[in-house]
Amino acid sequence: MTDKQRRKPGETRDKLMAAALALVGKGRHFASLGIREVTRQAGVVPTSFYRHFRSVDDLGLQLVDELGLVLRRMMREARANVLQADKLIEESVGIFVAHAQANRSFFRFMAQGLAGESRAVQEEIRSEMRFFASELANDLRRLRLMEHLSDADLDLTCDLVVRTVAFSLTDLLSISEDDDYQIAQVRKRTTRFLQLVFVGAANWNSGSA
Amino acid sequence: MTDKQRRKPGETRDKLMAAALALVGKGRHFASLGIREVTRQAGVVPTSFYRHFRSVDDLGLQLVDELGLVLRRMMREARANVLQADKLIEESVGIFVAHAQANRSFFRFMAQGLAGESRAVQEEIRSEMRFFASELANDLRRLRLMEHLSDADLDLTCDLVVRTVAFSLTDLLSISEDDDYQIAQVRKRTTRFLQLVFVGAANWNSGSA
DNA sequence: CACATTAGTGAACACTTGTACACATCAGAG
DNA sequence: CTCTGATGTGTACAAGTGTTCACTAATGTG
Repeated sequence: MTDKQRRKPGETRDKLMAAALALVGKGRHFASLGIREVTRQAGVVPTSFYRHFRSVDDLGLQLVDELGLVLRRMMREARANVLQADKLIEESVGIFVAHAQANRSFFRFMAQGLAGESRAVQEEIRSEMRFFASELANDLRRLRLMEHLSDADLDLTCDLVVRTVAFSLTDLLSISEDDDYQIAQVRKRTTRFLQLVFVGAANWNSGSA
Repeated sequence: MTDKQRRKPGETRDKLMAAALALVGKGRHFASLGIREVTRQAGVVPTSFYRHFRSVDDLGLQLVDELGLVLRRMMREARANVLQADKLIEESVGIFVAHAQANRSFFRFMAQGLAGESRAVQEEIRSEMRFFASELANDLRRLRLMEHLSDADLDLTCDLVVRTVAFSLTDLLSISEDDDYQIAQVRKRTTRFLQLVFVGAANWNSGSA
């Protein structure tokens, strides 16, 4: 009666996902969310939930898919904006931080999922990170950087880079959204971490391992 | 009536903490634990919980303290067993993996807490990691390693080392407890990560930043 | 020994939770 | 048009939740 008309298909589905994300953004942990809580936040009756998801974990899985899109957008922007090789690290970190700020809830969900209780979500996020690392390796190859490294060693390096950035994510999420000074600190520190890694990669002789 | 006699003081408290840890070890996320659930697992009546903790988060805080002890034990063993400098990394990683396996629930709790919903727990764990990094820096100074680095750069390096190991923790926890092959893989990969970092530190010239 | 304190118990409370069921409305296929 | 399936709503219920209360047994201190 009140407001029954069916809008665009999948609208309620989106509202539910957005609601879960909003709760996570408010500081809640995804693992502690309940169906009723999510539907309440979405302004939908609890029963509607089952029309789109079998459980909260299922919703989580679909959120990871959307997270993948966010990450790909970020990657695209990084590729388009990083021009000179000497500022490569600094600019990439800047873009990462900017995206993390713009999609705080998404990235918080990602950080939570890494040690979350749903094995499936965990594996999906891990897989996204692997993909990211392999794309980074491709880019470095294409830019003719780190050419002295074997494929395996380049993968190793890129994996470490992605992990380092991912960890910085937890730093970023633990500080206030608009504490520009601290944000800049994280950006600087992350940049130095990556420089350290790349100096290591540049001086890596594969025979040593 | 049934079994009222008071045993050693703090016994129920320990049972409650052990129960929470056991649930985490079974794959549950700490943020999703409830008071009744924990007391049930501990074999104690719900009311008893309030004699020792004000909330589940409070219990979490006390758990971090115990986690600190576990970490210090690990550090002591590492200091005692690492003899030759050339095997320093490999042996340290080995000791870390061994402890992580022996105290799986504790370390799982730590990994969860890093992106957990209790700001306080998060900050405590972060503080433990900082302490760990600073102790590592002390050790490296004492061993006359990395003497060309400024204090700030040494801190940077040690911080990155600790983060890298912490991230490996999530790898370790995501694989089966007794999949020896995969465990060895994680150990090898982590070792290489750290070697990469230290090669970077060895070739780091502080003027570049 | 007496006594205040501490640490345990069970019953009760007002809510919240997940899920099932029957029903209403809409979109599109025949 | 009618029929069908998808998507929405309200009601209902049993089970689980956090917390309070009054009560009891053991402990250590004076």
